[in-house]
Amino acid sequence: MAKMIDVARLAGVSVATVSRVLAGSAHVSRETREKVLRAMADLDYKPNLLARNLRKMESKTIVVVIPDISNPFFSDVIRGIQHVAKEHGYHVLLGDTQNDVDAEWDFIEMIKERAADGVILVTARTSPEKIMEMAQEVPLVMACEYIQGAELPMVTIDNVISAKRVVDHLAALGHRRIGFIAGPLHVIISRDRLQGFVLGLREHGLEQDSSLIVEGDFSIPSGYDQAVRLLQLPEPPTAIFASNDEMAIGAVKAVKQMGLKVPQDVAVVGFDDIPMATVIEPALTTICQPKFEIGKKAMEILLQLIQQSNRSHGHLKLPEKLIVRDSCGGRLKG
Amino acid sequence: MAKMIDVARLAGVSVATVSRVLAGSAHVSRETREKVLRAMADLDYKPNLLARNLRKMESKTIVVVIPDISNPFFSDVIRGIQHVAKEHGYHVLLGDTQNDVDAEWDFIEMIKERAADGVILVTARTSPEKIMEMAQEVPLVMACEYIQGAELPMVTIDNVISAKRVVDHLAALGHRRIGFIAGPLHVIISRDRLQGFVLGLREHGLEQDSSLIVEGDFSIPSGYDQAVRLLQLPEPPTAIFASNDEMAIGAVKAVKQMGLKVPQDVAVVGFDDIPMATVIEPALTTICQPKFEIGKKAMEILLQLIQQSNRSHGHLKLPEKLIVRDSCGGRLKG
DNA sequence: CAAATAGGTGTAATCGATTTCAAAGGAGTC
DNA sequence: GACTCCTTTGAAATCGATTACACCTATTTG
Repeated sequence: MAKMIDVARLAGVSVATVSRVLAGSAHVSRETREKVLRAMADLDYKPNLLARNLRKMESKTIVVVIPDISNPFFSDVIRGIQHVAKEHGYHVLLGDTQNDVDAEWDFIEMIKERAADGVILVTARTSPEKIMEMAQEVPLVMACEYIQGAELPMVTIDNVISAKRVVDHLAALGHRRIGFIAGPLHVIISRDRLQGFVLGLREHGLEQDSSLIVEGDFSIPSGYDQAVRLLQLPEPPTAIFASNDEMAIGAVKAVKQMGLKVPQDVAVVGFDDIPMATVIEPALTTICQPKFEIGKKAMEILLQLIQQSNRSHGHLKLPEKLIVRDSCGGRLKG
Repeated sequence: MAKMIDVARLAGVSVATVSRVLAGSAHVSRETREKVLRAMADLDYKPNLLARNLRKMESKTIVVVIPDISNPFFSDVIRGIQHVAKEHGYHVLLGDTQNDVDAEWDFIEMIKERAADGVILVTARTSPEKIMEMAQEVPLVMACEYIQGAELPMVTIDNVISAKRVVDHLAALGHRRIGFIAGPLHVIISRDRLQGFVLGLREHGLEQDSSLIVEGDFSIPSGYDQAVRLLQLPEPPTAIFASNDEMAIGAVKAVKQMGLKVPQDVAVVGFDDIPMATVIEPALTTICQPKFEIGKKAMEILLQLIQQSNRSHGHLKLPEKLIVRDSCGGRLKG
């Protein structure tokens, strides 16, 4: 493998000049530049990034920490991140934690070893305090998840408003008793969605029956189980709003299994708009997070952070979209 | 950030000794080792990987090139790769090509820049010749996809045998007219599955009607369209075997839309066993590739390749599994 | 015409680790 | 006591780029 000094010798110049040509910048005469470029081509020269990285003390790599790549929700976020990363010559290291807190921490530590220049957290199992502390020392951006009141860059949607919009929609369709399957309530976005739900009920003057609010764990089976609980109430709801699409899919299964029809007997709404939402029957009405955009934005902010570490960024909220499909009858009736 | 020389000074030894302690190896007295370890702890010393990598001329990083991370099929493969990578101190760089041939090539080139020590291709849009040529120069393993007759390490299942097993199953259930939706036939694994299908027909003495063989592009809509074509034949098949789960899901939709029932009127079988296969109704009978295992094995072979580049590896075929669910009635009848 | 300025280039230091080579010290052997 | 051998340690070279600094030439300016 040819190195810079070989190019320099062949072109009859010094390594400094070769480096200058490589950097594109600075003062190099057209003549010299061409000589050097020809020599590089002749030798099929590729700069050694290991050497460059050491000298510049950067890795041109960022880590994306996600709880589970199998979850389709994250792939679009990653694509958004990679899109911007590529444009700026950055590589993306995959930090799949498999929901393991220690693994999460290991990936963040990589920055201290200079294996990465920054990190995007698309999860937050580690304690908020530790994350906030870490954000002081290394370029760190949170995406999708966030920490309440934290002074670090975060890119999400407004989960409260989004959930409220779902209630608006259901209320407009004439639903008065709406069941809510919350996500695990120790997660902030679950609490936000619950809050938006309650806010919506209040605003539309709908019943606030605490037996209509149940808690799942974001999985399909838990959606199924909790929907069964709701449907077995003495006065079952006419609509079920699940805090993510997986649980909504479970809920649809439960409704069907009890001999009822979606959306005629029970309307179902999800949250996130994963690919499966369009495949199941009926296709799921849901909130679509701008996943790709979130990834892009998070990466853009991270780049700013890497370039000048003092810039202050707060909580950025991107607009979500209500996607009306077939599972709550909105498209048919309205 | 403390560096090695700081540790050395604090411990009253030379950097060589610190490095030896770090490497864990060699001859260092217990006393000295403890002094050094204490100094490292006191200073919260983290070795600078950039420097180490340059000196050792390795990046401890591998690239996984995949056509599209949104495709759930790949996430398990990646998880398998990462599992082994992590055990051996390697990082995994994400090479999502978005089905772009040039991007595929860019990622492979990263090895020449020493940004990665090896590459696992979970796709193969680039020409076979170029890949084989590249495999001479850099550690490269193919997973899931392969090149016929190539002398490079490849980890896949046996697509011919797998497809034949599906026909075995359908024949055992009494089906005589079986429709086949092939994948794009310029892809080798599509041709293999077709070959296995034909082999199965022949072995069981079933009709070989060329109008029963159609070609899709692995997408849900194409599965739908091709299934419609099959069902509109004067003598429609009683079973449809799609070359992947997405197309099978499209086929199920088509069957339902034509007022027929799965599996009573038409049995449907898929291939790959993606997560969605268990969610749709009826749950899909399909071939389950050992995705995680494929990833693990591919990474293990890559590590051997990196450590001693001369070892010769051929085409490794891992066992697949036929997963019988509800979409072909096998579970109910048999 | 001398001085200042700017462009173009080379020399050598530098990034922070690993590793070769040599040497010091101690134990064991005859 | 002289020799070898082994363990432990340090000094210095090394990996391949980037870049601060110095230098030379040519042009502009007062």
